[in-house]
Amino acid sequence: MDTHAWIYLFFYAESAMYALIDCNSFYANCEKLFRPDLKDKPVVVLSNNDGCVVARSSEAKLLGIKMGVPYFQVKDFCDQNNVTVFSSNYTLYADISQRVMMTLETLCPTVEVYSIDEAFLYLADYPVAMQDLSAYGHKLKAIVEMHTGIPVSVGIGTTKTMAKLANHAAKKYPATKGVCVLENIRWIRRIMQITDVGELWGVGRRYKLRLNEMGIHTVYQLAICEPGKIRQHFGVVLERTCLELNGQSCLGIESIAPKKQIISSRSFSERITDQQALSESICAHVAKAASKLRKQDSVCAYITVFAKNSPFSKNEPYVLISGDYHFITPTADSRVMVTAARQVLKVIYKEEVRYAKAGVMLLGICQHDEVQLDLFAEGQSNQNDSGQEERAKKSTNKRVEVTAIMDELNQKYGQNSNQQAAVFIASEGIKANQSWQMSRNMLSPCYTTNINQLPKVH
DNA sequence: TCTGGGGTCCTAGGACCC
DNA sequence: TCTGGGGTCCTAGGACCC
Repeated sequence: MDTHAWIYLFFYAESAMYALIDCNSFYANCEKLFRPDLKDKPVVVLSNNDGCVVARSSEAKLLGIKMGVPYFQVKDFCDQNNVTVFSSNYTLYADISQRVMMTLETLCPTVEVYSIDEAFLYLADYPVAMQDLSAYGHKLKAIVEMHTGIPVSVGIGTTKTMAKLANHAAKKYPATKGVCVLENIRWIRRIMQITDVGELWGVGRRYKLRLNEMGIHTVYQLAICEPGKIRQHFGVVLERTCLELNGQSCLGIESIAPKKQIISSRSFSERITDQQALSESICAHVAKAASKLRKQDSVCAYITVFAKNSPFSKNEPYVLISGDYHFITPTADSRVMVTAARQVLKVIYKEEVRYAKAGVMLLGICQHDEVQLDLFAEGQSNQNDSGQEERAKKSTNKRVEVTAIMDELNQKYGQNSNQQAAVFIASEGIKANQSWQMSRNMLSPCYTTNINQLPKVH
């Protein structure tokens, strides 16, 4: 047997430690927080448009409801088994997530929020934690649960990949009581041997198939592979995974960086066959994406507009239309971007397609103060003759002011009950009149973020 | 009838430059 | 007979993640 790999472990084991805290069945448990009557009952949460199951409580998992199944396939089953079903309420989940993350920040100086329900902690520069990792792990779990009511699992290991593996074990094996520390070599080997390689962070469906073909089925078998060989077959990403399994840290704690691409897209609740309706939805996506763009102080160099029919339909061919618009000067002005998007749509639009989804992508994103100016464009110069320069400056400033005021008003007044912003661009249309808007028929109240929807105690 | 949405990173290949 | 070599930038596509 090839044992070269284990040498790393001894070298690196003491130098670094990462913890991964992962909320259990996060969306489902957020819903349960405010519904004590659902304690110990099965709950599932659906994706937008009530399309697929995206979260299941532990009871729902036991019933055998699979992650990602289309809701219509399990609807009857849910009815028969008294499963409570919710549309996703992202406003609620985001607020609860923030509470979890804030609690973690009081327990460790270095926290990386990895997703809405997960965070990595870097323990190496926190001596208190390093003294007794298991005790610290249990403390993390207890305090987060006490402060937020959300149950979590804790995994601790020498690298991020090991922390992920530990977390997986903490979730899967009740004997761990939700906290697993991968410190002891024999224990590490044991966990690796009983974990399918497809469960590992960084191994998706494709890689699992190819690894299996090579005779690699468990995490352990991957860990003892020659990293160079893995690189040859799969590239550097999986090579890093392999190294991380041997205690050699390749992935550090990352700080929050501005997004390099911003997407806004959504399926319609019903098919659209009319260009006007499609245009309104596209314009709304542009406005939403542009507002995200401004929030991170960025501008974008080009925008992609796309729309498509359903890829699942059996009696119509799959149609995807898409087109780009390149801005001469990168921009974050919703009105400029809406005009561009409408122009693109006119060019790419195809008649007689039953559109099921549309959206936009913003690309070529950079910070607004790093913009490459266009020598000949108006409204941005800094070396023209003074009169022109003044006019140009005024025009630019006005644009910035208008969007800033729109953002401020929308921030202050929020959305009405139809999810329409307080101030919006006319070409977005009136949402109340748009029958194709996302359907969310089983939405819970925004218990923590809307004054009119606070839970009541009787 | 009914199948989510939003991201990241890496790689290969083409265009272009000197 | 014999048609370079090295570099950058951009893009599309493929893989992964939650």
